[in-house]
Amino acid sequence: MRQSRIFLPTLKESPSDAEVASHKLMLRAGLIRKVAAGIYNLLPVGLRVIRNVETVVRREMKRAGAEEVLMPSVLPAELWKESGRWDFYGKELLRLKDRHGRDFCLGPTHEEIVTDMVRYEVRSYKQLPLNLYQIQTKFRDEIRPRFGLMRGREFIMKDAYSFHATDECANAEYQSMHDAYSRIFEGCGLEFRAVEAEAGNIGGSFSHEFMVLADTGEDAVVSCTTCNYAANVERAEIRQPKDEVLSKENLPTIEKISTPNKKTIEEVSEFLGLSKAELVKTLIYEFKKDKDEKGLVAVLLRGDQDLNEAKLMRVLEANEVTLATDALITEVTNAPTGFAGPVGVSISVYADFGVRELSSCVVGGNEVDIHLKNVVPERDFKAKYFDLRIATEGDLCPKCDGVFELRRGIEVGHIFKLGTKYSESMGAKFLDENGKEKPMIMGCYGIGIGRIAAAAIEQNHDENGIIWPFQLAPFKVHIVLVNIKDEESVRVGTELYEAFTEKGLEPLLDDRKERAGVKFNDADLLGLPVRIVIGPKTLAEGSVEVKERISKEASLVKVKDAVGEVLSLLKL
RNA sequence: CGGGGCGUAGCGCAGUCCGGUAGCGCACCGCGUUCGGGACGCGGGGGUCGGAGGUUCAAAUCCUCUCGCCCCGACCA
Repeated sequence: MRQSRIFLPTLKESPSDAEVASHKLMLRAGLIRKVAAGIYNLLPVGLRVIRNVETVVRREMKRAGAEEVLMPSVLPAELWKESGRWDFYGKELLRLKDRHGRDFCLGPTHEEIVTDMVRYEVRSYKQLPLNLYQIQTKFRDEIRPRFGLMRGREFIMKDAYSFHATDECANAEYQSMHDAYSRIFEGCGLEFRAVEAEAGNIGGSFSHEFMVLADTGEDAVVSCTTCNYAANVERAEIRQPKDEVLSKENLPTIEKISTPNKKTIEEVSEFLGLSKAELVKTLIYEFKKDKDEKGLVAVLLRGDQDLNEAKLMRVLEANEVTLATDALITEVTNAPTGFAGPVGVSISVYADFGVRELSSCVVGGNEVDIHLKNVVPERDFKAKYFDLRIATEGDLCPKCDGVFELRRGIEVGHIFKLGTKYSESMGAKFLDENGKEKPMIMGCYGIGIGRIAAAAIEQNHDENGIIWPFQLAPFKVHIVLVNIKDEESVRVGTELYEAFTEKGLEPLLDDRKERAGVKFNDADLLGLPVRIVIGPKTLAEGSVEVKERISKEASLVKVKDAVGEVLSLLKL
């Protein structure tokens, strides 16, 4: 492609609403432009990158035996009502009505529609297993879209769905997808980690996320420093220290202390001159189980630790947990928010293991402006103890003797063992070899295509611009003509351009009427793997300059050796 | 949805407090010089100041409403 003709608008300054490197660079290098919050145009060069990601994904999906389909992006509400998610999915589901007033939504994911597609056609175990995937535009009306393609509302996703007759078969497919995903992210030149994850809205029995490690990642993951256990902090289990028999003898008795208007952990710890770990916070939670069964619990955590709501939900076997309203808290504790405590409350008390490790602590007094000190767990209140907190640096690994380290990651892929959640609710059944009707066992496997591109930039850039991994690079070789008025330069440039094209290497020829400095800066911004500079200065000796984007040094190479040199640099 | 902030030329911003000819840098167009790391000179084009109402002789500026965008939080494949 000739740069004088391509639609590639680069920017010297980044628009003020871009925060992270990938977003800024995608705008500056002319890959994307914003249309609305979380909605982008993909410009030619941006599209090329997306296509390259898709190529890697298709190659590995094919290799893993999956078949490509394409489902619609506008979906009828009835399917969503059938699975129960029409009411459950919340505002993230963008709902619309057609001219007849019928309900539709823009597809945020396609479990319902794919299950619907398969249930009418598959009758027998002989037709299973199946793995169908698509690469398609999704829409999720995110509360807060941000960071460009990293968290858009409209985005391109590869989503695959598998159907199986047996659990073993489904598990094998899960593993096969796990392997395929690893090859995909390797194929995209990314440093990543597969971690155990929460299944969230999609549901299912277990799941893994594929995280590209980057400081700007939105997710936190812990990984064990000694074994290979790694998990999203939302998921990570924490091993409890050995039960030491804490002496509960000879401890001072409870004492009421006045803490006027000191409500938060920060305020109380500062006021009393105690560390946060010596305080215990009491959260009043409302929970819902199936069939409108509701209840309230008090949840205790050490002041320096945070609740993991997913763990609480599991312990309570609840579908939904929400922090109680101020009014409810007052009703239950007889005190305004900020003074709740476990001593003498009427509702059941669930506590994180971390609380039991304290010999005594400070808690809310269930009375205005009062806290209690010298409160001894077990002696002064009863609670059921569980692992309820969010894992963090230094927590103990559940699989070995190690401890966790904390890293940030960008979730680029997520695989789920769904089980029969959708096949049961939607009646996707088959006859097994004994003629017995059973629900299909399902899995689903997603990859954020645009997010991979963004993650690749997060992981591979410097102060001058992008440094594309070879596989994703929109062009592979950048041929820069320093002076387009020099006929010899143009001749050699064109010759090399044709030679690379013949090798299938997709060169970009900078034949613009610009000064050299402008071209060099644009080349660094755009970040193609190899740059060849052609100008009268080196051409006088029959040489051109060859430089990899990652390296600082350029080398002079004879014109006739240029193609070979580039191929060897790229290890092709 | 709660808290904070911002909408002025394609991009980055000043002007708003204190009403009185709409500005600066980059980008763009023309001419000339320059030409291997974001050149310089001269000349030029481009704005319903997010929108609607109001106050006023006069509104980018003051008042009311509204729309959009960004950040933090809660939430989320």
